[in-house]
Amino acid sequence: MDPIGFEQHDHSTCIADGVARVAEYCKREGLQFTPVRKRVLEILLHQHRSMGAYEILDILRAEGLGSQPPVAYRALDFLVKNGFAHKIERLNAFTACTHPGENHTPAFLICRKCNSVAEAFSEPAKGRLAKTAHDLGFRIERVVVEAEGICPNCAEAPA
Amino acid sequence: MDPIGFEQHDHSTCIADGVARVAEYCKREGLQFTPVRKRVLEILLHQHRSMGAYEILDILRAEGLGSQPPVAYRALDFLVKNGFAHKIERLNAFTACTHPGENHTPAFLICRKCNSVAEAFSEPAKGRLAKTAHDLGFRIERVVVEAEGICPNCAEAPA
DNA sequence: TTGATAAACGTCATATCATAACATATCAAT
DNA sequence: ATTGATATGTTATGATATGACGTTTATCAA
Repeated sequence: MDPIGFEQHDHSTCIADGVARVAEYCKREGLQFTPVRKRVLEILLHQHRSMGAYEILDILRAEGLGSQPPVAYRALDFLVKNGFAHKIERLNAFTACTHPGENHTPAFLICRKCNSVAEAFSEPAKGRLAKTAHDLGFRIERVVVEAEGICPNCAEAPA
Repeated sequence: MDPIGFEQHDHSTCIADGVARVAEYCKREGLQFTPVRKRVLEILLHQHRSMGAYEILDILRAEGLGSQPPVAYRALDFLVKNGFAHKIERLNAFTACTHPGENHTPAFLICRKCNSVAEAFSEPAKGRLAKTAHDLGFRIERVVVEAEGICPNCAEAPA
């Protein structure tokens, strides 16, 4: 349950495990984990940072897996809709979910220097925001929490 | 200190007051509250919803105040930088600040049907997120909190 | 008041992000 | 094998945003 951004670790197993977990989940749920969707997830898992759709598309194109924007966006839509990836609104970019399967309200720590992203947990809208919403009669369905700042790696290595 | 979205009220005074308050603030701080900047703020105050840059630009263009995107973006940058407006990342759109001058960490309630936006207060990153950031050595500078859901008006009038 | 400097503006061009629409192919269930 | 749903390939276009550069306007010290 640890947030795992900003640290070194064994990517090869981390990618393989992530893909395997999602593959299993899809099988159970009757979702089609197609080659493009799988490859996009791998690409995202390979980086602990967010990637733009076109950046992903470039890789797909080089591999002959699709050359037009809808290919990337459709795969990303699938991953996001099913909780395998998240969109970082602040960056118009995407990142692999580091806690797939678990039902969670993610919060993100985004480094404004290197754009690396760590996924943390946030309490699902309680406190003041929930109270305000309740008082106004607003029904909250989803909360985006994105914290921008400086990650430990960039703090060490100043410009 | 009330959140004021989703309610009827007297726009003309609300706009005039908002503009006057900002004008005064700019004078005090030596900021140039130019015609374009003022007009963009008025346009935003006129609506209690978020507006895209190009939507604003269309109005400016019709009034002869500028016809190219940078005109709108520069005015919006100024307003956002000084806390007179906010960018809603979720919508790539902008909204007038309803508590200008007050130092605040805004949170937004965004109706996914009508795109109206209410500005609420959120506690500045305490609790679990702050703890996670601290443990990781991440220095938070700014937190975006955007809650998406259904506003009371849209809840009453179902599709 | 004038001259120097910084800030804002007008404009053109282009970069970046995202989706509509529609034809074709593949999959899942009978 | 047929059919209905889901996914893909492709073209085209829409929507959002910025770089660059020359001109104008504001600010302020001399």
